[in-house]
Amino acid sequence: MDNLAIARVLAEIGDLLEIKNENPFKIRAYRNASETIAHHPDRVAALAPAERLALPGIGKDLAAKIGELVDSGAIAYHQDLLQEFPPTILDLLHLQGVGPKTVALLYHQLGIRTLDDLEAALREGRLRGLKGMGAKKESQMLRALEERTRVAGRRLIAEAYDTAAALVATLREEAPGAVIALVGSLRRGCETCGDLDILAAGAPATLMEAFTGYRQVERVLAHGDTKSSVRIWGGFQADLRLVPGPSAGAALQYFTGSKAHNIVLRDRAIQRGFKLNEYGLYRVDDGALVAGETEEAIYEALGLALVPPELRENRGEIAAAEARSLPQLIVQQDLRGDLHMHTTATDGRADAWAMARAARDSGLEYIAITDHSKALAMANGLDERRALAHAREIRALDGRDDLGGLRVLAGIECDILPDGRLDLAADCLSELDIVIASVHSALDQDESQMTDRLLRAIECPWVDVIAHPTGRRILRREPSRARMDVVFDSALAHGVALEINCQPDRLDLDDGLARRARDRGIGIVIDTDAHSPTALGNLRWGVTVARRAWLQAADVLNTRPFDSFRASLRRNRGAR
DNA sequence: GCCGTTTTCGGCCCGACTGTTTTCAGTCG
Repeated sequence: MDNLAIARVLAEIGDLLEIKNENPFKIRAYRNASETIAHHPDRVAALAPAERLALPGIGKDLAAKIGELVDSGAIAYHQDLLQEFPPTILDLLHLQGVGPKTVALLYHQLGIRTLDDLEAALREGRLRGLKGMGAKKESQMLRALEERTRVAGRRLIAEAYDTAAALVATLREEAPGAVIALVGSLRRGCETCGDLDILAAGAPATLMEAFTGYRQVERVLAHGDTKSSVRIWGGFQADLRLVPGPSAGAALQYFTGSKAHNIVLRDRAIQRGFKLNEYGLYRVDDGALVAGETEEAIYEALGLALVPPELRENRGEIAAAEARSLPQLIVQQDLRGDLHMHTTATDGRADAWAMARAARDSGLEYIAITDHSKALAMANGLDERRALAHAREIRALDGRDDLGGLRVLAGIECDILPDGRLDLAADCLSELDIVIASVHSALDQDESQMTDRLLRAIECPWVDVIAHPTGRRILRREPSRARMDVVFDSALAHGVALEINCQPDRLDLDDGLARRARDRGIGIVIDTDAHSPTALGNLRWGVTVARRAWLQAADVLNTRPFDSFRASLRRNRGAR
């Protein structure tokens, strides 16, 4: 049982308890535990009971319930709740504007248990007369039902960012003197995003009209003096909050989150005799303002160094900020090379020269061209003969004047076949400058097959890097079932580096795995896997993952100067 | 249900907007 499966059951218990109108703090306990487990780097199912008990927010009771779930596949308490409420009732809870109280009311008064039930009841006017149900509520629910499928779920950060950046640019034109910033999960650099949170500090009240009147707005969901929500064409919800200029820092902090980070911070404020909200940090005694204009001042007043937004997840950053031991996070300018990209030789859109030129123009000092191998027939993958001929052409680009002296390595992205063999012969791989190996097929292998497959690839002496190690596609495909802790051990022993792939729907390794790999001492590379010159711009998303993984420049091999990077490759270290 | 530099009991983060209300409950972030 993987962490997400455990987390889902605990979250479901939380939802059901909420419908049941249970103690809100008990509900929070289940949700906290769910979050903790979803983000835990190790398989919680494989932990000893005492180790589970040591996890934050997991006490005797929850540890026992998790044990029950892992051992028997179910939690009796959960099953009992599902006797009381049908599981389909949870779909209702996720409708916009419908919360636990409404769900309970609908269920108890009208026996509504599914979305279809609700729609039928609405159309028959059966909600009228229920407490708190008026005409507007009725049409709000009907609209939520219609929109449910279209706007359901989350979106990739890259997609959200473009939409948000355009909106922010428009608002800045409206209020040039104000602080206008993206906040929320986008500012923290989360891989997906549910809505676009925007903050304006010190802006005139007319900015709100500019926001609700933005040309891309499909519908205004809420419209107040300090807070409004709109639906953007294409399905995003955007929220704008207006605060006074002197509250800029407090509001930035508050709305950036995460919720877990903020709860800890506010608790810390209370312990020190303060109160923290989106307007400032106040002394409880006399209500005096202590800090508010900058985030840094707020953290300082709480005895903390400023925590970078990407780390605000309550995963150890508070303790590090207190000890003044926060990492100096990597920035995009630290990267000197990109070791994974494709050309027209296989499924890329541009030839090697054009990719090299674009890389040079973006400021890189070196690249590796790594087209696909023959197993990827669909992509016109290279066999040994073509791979070596391609390599000769690529090497002819190395250091050329019209490429500004860019160093160009001839490599390959070699498929790892289902049995773990490499797709190309060793005497071909040995001729290349760099080999990255990756899995593109048979992604549904079981745990032992996929683990053995990766181990066997790592044992091949000519493999330098494993690309997109888990094979996940965000929002579309789960990570492979490989036991990553075992894969990490082997990668470390053999000197193989692991990739953070920058394609916005891969971001693989993810932040949690990348952090753990680094902690083990494994070399990390950040690569675009670009199939076109513009895709080289995706480097920023990989850097974002690296920052969320607490990585510093020194942890990432392609921040090194070319000669040093090259010497760090497994084939050049005599590590085989 | 968790947790402890005041604690093993009694706390647990905070505020805005909407709709249906005549002072507030529900929802959301």
